[in-house]
Amino acid sequence: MSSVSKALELMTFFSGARPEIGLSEMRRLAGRDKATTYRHLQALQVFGLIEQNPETKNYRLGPALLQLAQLREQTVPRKAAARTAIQRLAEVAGETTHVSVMSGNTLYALDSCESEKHSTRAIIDISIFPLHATASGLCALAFGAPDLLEMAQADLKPFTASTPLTQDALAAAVADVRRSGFGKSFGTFEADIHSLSAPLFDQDGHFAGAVSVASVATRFDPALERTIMQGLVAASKDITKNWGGRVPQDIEHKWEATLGGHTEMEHAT
Amino acid sequence: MSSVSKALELMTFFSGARPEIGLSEMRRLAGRDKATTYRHLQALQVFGLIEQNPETKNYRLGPALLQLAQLREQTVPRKAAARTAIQRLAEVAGETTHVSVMSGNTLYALDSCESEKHSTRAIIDISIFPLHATASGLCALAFGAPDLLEMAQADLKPFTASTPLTQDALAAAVADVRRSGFGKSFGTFEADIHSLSAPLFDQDGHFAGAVSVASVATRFDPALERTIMQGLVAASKDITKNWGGRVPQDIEHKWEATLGGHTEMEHAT
DNA sequence: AACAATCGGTTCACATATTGAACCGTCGGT
DNA sequence: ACCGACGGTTCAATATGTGAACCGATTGTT
Repeated sequence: MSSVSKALELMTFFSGARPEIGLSEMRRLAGRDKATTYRHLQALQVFGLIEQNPETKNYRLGPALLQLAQLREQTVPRKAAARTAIQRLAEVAGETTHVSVMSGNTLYALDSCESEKHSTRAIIDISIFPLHATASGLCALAFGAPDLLEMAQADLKPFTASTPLTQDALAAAVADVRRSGFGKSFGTFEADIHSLSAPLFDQDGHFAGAVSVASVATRFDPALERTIMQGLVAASKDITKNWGGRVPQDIEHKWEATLGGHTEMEHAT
Repeated sequence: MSSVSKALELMTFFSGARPEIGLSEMRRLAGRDKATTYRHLQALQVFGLIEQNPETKNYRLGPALLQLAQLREQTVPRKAAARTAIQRLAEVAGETTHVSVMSGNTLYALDSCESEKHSTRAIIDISIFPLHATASGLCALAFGAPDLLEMAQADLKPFTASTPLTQDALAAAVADVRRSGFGKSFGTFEADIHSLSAPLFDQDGHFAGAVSVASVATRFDPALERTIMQGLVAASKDITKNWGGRVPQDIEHKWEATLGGHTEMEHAT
């Protein structure tokens, strides 16, 4: 592992639940020496990627990230292009929605949107989607590069009692996604969350990301499932178009077949 | 220079004008070996900080930045807190405004807002403000940590014919800022831009950043200068308050003295 | 169609930059 | 006055990063 990677890894320990981290805690999280950790933090700090809370001496994410993110969005405006679609989807589904993008072998959370309809709702607080345990991840395995499946099968981390733990169980789940055109995660990542997702595609018809709805399990029923699937199809077509991509014919056919083939799925501009 | 720093430096070469960079060009910009550059880019890519445009093989900023920036803003919501203030300021001044934050020895651009009033306007396209050549930077030198001035005097990079190039010239400019309470940059960073800025403070009354107005030189006159200064005072008080800081008494007195002492500067909530 | 010039990417011997145990001084609690 | 945990620093040992040379692919030129 390069020292660059070791340094960058430190940034991944920050989260909504742990927004500030002291040197000793960081050392423990990274499992590295204190001196090493310290120098890495210094290097990150010089570039403004992290900064120190002057009161507590704890480290936290830095102001340079805002700059860089702005430039990223300016270069590849995928977030802005997806936002309206997931807002609309959140409204019709009455549940939390989110979009993710595939970059290399990793599926990154891009944006999420909570619905105001119910007081209980799913909260998306992950930045990288485990491929074997989430609806969006299954879409990646089903429609993304073939080697992703092997990689995922080699690292079947359990999250709940329902998480697929064998290569066969995962392969079966992926086969179902390939057949239906929808990713399904019934409590495989968080116990009481049922998720459905649809793939997004680039201009070559390759998998580019996923749009997804995470609903509270106790609310989930066949009627809601159908509503969500219809919304997902519209959202996927919309976002894919706005990203300059195109949904492959066979995927559209799968969606139609799964939904019964006679739904009205025109979507607004 | 640590290899971590060398790798991170690569990210700084991206800009609005140069959003994608190929390996060879990056190697030239960084002045390092191709193999080294390549491995650094790989390391950054693994973490999603950059990604490759699959068509051109060029590198560009990656999706992980959006995640991290979101988390940063969640942890330290300074951008959101400043936005309304700079929007209002842009409106009353009819010019482009921006806010910057001090982190370590660096002044980072945080956000900017363009006014719709005129068709010609200043564009803020820098991420780090040179301390000796910008109005915001002079505020940092005048009201920030004392050693900043020494550091700046050791590196007086010329940007225009007006950029202060001697230690004395810079010291004089800083003295004027200390006296008036306003940073002034009349063409020292870009030839036809006149900027005015006011400092922002943290809860200990230490310098925390600056708010600034960049106006097109040909429009600049004493009346506009006065309008901008009044707006800056209101914006600085507002943002400082929203950041949980407080403006020191003596700064407020300097502003009053500079403006003539009898202006109405109440600001809305 | 052969050529030269670049491109992105890879290899391997060499040495330079990274590492971690041990060490400070400081702080808050007992 | 003691203790433990904190952030930060030092220095010998060596793991790690480095760059010249190389590869195959692509592009524009003659």
